[in-house]
Amino acid sequence: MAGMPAATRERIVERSAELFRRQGFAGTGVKQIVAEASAPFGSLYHFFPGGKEQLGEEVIRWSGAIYGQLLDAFYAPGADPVAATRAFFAAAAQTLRETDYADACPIATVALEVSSTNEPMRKACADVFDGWVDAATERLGEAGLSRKRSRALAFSLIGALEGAFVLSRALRSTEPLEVAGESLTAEVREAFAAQRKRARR
Amino acid sequence: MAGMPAATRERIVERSAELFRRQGFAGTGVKQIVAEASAPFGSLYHFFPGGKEQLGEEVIRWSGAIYGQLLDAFYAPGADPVAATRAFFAAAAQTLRETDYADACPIATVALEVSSTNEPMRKACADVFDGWVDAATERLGEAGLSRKRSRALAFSLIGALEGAFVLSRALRSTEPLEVAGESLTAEVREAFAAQRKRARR
DNA sequence: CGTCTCCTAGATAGATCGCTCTAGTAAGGC
DNA sequence: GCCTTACTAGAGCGATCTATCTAGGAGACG
Repeated sequence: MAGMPAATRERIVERSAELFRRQGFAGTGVKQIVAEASAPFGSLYHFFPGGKEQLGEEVIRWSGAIYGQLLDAFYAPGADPVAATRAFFAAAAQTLRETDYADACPIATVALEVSSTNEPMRKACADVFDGWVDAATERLGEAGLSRKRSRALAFSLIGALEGAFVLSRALRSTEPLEVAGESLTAEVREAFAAQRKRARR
Repeated sequence: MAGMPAATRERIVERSAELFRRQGFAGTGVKQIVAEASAPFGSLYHFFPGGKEQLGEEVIRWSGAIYGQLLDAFYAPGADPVAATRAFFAAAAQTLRETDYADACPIATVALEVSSTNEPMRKACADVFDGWVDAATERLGEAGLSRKRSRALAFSLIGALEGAFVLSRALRSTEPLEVAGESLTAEVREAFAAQRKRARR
């Protein structure tokens, strides 16, 4: 164990995450992963004895956690959910433009590939989505919405984001993301307006 | 040419469409396609001299046209867009349940896979999405909305559907689709309400 | 110094990939 | 009958896939 234990392992995970989200799980070979990670081939199976599937599952969970932190940063406690929504979609659109429409959702590409064919990986994707929804529900609840309304709004938010990513990547246009941003910002605003009205009675 | 010209070709396209949407383009082998289509291997390259990519592109456009017809059937001229939206999402949820969460969007899985790696296929997906959005925009315009509002609502509709498909397939739950259905039904209702209010002035 | 553990390094196995090739069959036109 | 065209049928090619295997390098510890 050197001073930098297993930096190779991290490089493999990070590069895999980028490749998987851009070209999918089946479309990415382990040779390509180790080449782009500048890692020896043997190291992949040293760190991931379960092979490509173990790596895939771990990449899903790791990417999901990173993106979850981003979500948390926007919808921070005390922040205005309306402004957060607008900013989040705007940031997603900017990232997409900057990466030539490559870096959208880190797990959606793999999620669609594996949902009907690979149960462990499907489960990993489901756990990530559940985590995002739960976190968003929690934050919206803290901001004043009922539990039921929070959860529905969280699904709307994340669903609209995922769908806009699909369209924006294929169309090479941020219009879907911008429209979704406006639409969801309005939905969040209305949800809180309705809540305030109810509270005033 | 017999009485049934090229039924084999159709079987290849149909089976490919089902396999691609469930396990992706890279995840589906040509051997598996001809096996499941009960087609001779040679026939695939007879009908599709451009190989797997030509087949993929044609499958995308064919699937997109079929699904576009479904969209047209719900948002038929004269139909109430609010009821159509509710019915469309409900039907999508039912199909998903009936197919064990396999048959969602016929092209989204492939779209995410190829958007950054295969320009001809990305273009095919973009053409399909553009067609859906244009058709929905047209129908909403006929129902009374401004062109700008129609287009935005069309993007919202299709985007919300795609995103809910991603979540519902991975979570094996129709909750995302149901939430999206309610959310979009409300958005369509409000768009027409605002339009009527504007017209009354 | 020897030894143990962790990691590197890559050759190679065995299966599968997309695709090409040749041969054969069946129906329509002459 | 014969020839042409359309399609069937599958063997097999080179490349690539995931995964295993053996061997060696480097630091920690006695």
